[in-house]
Amino acid sequence: MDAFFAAVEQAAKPSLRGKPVIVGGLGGRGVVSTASYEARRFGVHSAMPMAQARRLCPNAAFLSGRFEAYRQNSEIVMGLLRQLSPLVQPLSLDEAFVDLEAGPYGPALAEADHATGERLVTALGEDLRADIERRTGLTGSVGAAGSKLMAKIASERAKPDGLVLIEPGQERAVLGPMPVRALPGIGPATEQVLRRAGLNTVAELAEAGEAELVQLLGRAHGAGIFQMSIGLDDRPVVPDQDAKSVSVEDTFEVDLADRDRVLREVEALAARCVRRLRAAGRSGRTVVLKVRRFDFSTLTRSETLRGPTDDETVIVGTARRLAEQVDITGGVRLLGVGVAQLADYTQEDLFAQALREEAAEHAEEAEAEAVEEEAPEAAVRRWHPGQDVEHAEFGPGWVQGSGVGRVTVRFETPWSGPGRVRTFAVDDPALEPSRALPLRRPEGSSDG
DNA sequence: TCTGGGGTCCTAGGACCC
DNA sequence: TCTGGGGTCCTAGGACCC
Repeated sequence: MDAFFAAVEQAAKPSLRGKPVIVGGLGGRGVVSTASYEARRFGVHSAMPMAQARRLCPNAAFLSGRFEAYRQNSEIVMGLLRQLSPLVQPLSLDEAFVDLEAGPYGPALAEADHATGERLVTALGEDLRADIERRTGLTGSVGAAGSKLMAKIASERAKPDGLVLIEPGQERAVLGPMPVRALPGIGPATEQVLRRAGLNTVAELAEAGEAELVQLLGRAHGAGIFQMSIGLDDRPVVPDQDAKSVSVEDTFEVDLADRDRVLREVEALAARCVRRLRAAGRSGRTVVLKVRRFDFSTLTRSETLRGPTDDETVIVGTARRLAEQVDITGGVRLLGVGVAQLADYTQEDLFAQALREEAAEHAEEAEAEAVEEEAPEAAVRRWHPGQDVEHAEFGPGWVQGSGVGRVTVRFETPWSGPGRVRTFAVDDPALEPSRALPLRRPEGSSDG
C-alpha cells in the first residue's frame, strides 16, 4: 500500500486530501511513522524525528495513529490477496507476499508460454489494484517476479500506484547497477562495511564473490547477500506464523532518575505485556528487560524460567528483579518488558480457552482502562489529533487539536465533502470518542 | 535535528554434558 | 599432567525491517 497510514487518514478526512499529512508520535520524542507524498516533497520521511518534520513542513496535519482503522483496511486488502492464493505472507499491515503458483491461477501460469504468462500476471495485478481501490479507496502497488527478492524490488519501483513486472532472466541486469543498500538486509552498518571494502553496487558484490562477503559480513549474512547479488532467492512464501516473542516498551517524555519510579514503570509494562500475552493465548519462558539510558545506550537483561508461564505475578516479579540489578545513573529514557520462548497453551480445556478468546477481544479496552486507573484524579479526557469522535448534535468528526481546556473538531466523514470546524470544552458531555468509520460507505446506508 | 514501537535473525562466549 | 570434539542452552548485544 502507498503511504498507507497517511493515505487512510486522507481517505477518512476529506479536508486533508491533497495536503501534507504526517502520522507518528506527537510527543517531544516522537518519530514519523508515515508521511503522505505531499509531505515527502518537503523532505519528510519515515523514522525522522517529529521535531525535524515540523520544521520542514510546519503546515502539515500532524496525527497520532488510528490502528483500528489501519487494521480494518489491512484486512480488506489481505482478503483480496487470499483470493489470489492461499499462500499469503503478510510482512506488516500494508505489505504481503503472494505465491500465485499456489493459487487458482497456478495451473494457467504453469501452462502459459512466456508472453502469455506475463500478460496473465499483469492482468491479475491490475485487477487486484482496481479491487483495492474499489473496496478501500486506497492505492496499492504491485511487484511481480520470480522470487520474493525481485518482487520486493519490483514493488518499490512500482510505487506509488503502479505495477512493475521483472521478467525471469532479467534479475542480474536489474540488480547490477543498484546501490548495495537496495538489497533487503543491507542497512547503514553493512553499507559502511561494504563501502570501506570498495563495494558500492550489487554488481560489485557479485564480482567480489561469496568468500569475500562471508569474510566481511559473517557466515549467514555474507552467504545470503551473495546469493541475492547474483539474483538467486529460493525462500518460499510462508503464511503467517505464530509470534516468537511479545514485548511492550515506552519512551518517557523526560528521563526517569528515580529508582522507585523506574520499578513502578517496569511493573506496569510487565502487566501490559502479560495482558497481550494472555490475549494471544500464549505463555513464555524467558522474561526480558530493556533499558535505554539517557545517552541512548541500550542494554537488555533476561531470565529464563523453568517452564512457560502467563502468570502476572511471576512475570512482573521477574521483570522487577531484573530492573533492581541495573545501573540507572544519569537517567533512563526507555523501559521495555518482553516475553520470549513462547509456548502455546495446551494444558487448558476448551471452556477455559473459549473464555480467554472472548477476553482477547476486549484486551485493548482493558488496556486503555488500566491506563486510566493509573491517574484516577485526572478524569479529564485526553483528545489525540486525528482521533474519531461523535457529537450528539453535529455527528461524526475527528479531533483537529486540543489545549487550554478546549478541543477542536472537524465534522466530516469518509463519504462527505470537507467539513466545518467547531470548538468545545474538553469535558463537553455531548462529545464522545467513537469507532473508526469504514472508508467506503456501508451498503444500504443513506445519510450524508 | 536528536533519534518510536513491535518484531526477527545472527553471533559469540560460557556452562554443561557426553 | 597440560588440557578433544561436538552439541545444546543461556545470556547479551547488534543489525535490520516495517
